[in-house]
Amino acid sequence: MGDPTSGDGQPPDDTAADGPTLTPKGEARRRALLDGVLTVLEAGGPSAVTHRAVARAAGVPVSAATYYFAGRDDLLRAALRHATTDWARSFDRLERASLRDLAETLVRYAVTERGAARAQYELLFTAMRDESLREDAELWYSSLEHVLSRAGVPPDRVDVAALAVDGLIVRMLWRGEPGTAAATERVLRQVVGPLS
Amino acid sequence: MGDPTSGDGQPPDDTAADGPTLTPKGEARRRALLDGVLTVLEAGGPSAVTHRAVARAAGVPVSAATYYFAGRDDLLRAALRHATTDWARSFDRLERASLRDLAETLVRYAVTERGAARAQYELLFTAMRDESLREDAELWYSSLEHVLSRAGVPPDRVDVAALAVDGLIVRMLWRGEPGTAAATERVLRQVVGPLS
DNA sequence: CGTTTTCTGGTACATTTGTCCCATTCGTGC
DNA sequence: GCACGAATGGGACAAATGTACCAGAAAACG
Repeated sequence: MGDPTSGDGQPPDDTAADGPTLTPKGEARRRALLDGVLTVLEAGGPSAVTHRAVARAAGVPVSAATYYFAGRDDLLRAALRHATTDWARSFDRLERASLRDLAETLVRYAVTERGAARAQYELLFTAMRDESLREDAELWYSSLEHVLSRAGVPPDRVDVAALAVDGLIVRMLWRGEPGTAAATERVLRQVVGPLS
Repeated sequence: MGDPTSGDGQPPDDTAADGPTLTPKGEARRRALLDGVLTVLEAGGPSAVTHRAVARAAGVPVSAATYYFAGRDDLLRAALRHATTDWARSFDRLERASLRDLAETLVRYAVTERGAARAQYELLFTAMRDESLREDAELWYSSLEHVLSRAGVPPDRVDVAALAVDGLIVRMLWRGEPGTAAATERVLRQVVGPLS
């Protein structure tokens, strides 16, 4: 630790949060690793997420995984954060959302990209056990509530509607059904209640 | 395979389904192992479910795990089946259910025994990837729909209500809230819709 | 009683895993 | 050009894992 005769193999800084300040180009590799986690998760479940499997999926050597992420925990942590913020952003992008827009996004999320969505939900469940991931998970749920309220759901119904949409997502992940935006919108209208 | 000079160490038969025909007393050990899976799952997540950890949690030697279950897969399979049928039964026991009864069961399920319930849901998600577990998972969801319909939810609303209750359960698992039967019943009434 | 089957618990071993280490290459400043 | 830190990739190794084996205890059954 006090003898830097040569490169000591440690990602320079990257303290905590969201600062990509110190990785100009290898940031792509980081992202590839994170996507690799989802790929592996999708194919083999949580217990298949190993340094080696993730590295193989990302097409990088094993040591890259330990270079960018201190340990398996950091890897999973970062993958959850990556996946949830990604999707939360895509919800937030629906500024003045209609139920139709929301339905389209849901179908894209839970049917078209089913594998990734399943993986994210699996991570979400994992986060139940880890207090330090609570925050990221809440982000997901709160952005769901926000998009519903922007879609015209009255305030005193938003949380109940969010429950139902969450359940709807889980069902879509299970059965791939409803599989079209039109059908999803129909269910959404039932779910959201008399008003809209 | 053709030289039984002594005991060959294999659980006699137990073909498929639910026949405890061949294990008079060591059945308790089987159950202990299955509970051990939930315990480990609760504490350390799916990737912590190893033969050794489960055996330690159940207070039995490692070889017992391999004696009663051919491999890790069978162990997980059986644990899911065990957990879901257990809870499905407890729903089915509510013959002429009121929403209040259902609320009480939900609170007992998702708050009091939160750890076990989380573990079961984690297994449920695992089952998404394994076609052969589909059946057991469907049992869970269909018994949820049945109890709702017995509670007076009109037929054309049952599936939407089931969605919402599923979402409600997930939220209870996350936040431990609503945490009382009364509060849960109130949410249920909103969720189930105008009729009841 | 004896015998046969179920069950026990300890051990052994090949494989996979996380993680560290180091020599080499790449990229960007002077 | 050169030098220096960031990034790479391959190898090594201790620890943990799945699983098989086997000698003996317990129980079931005649």
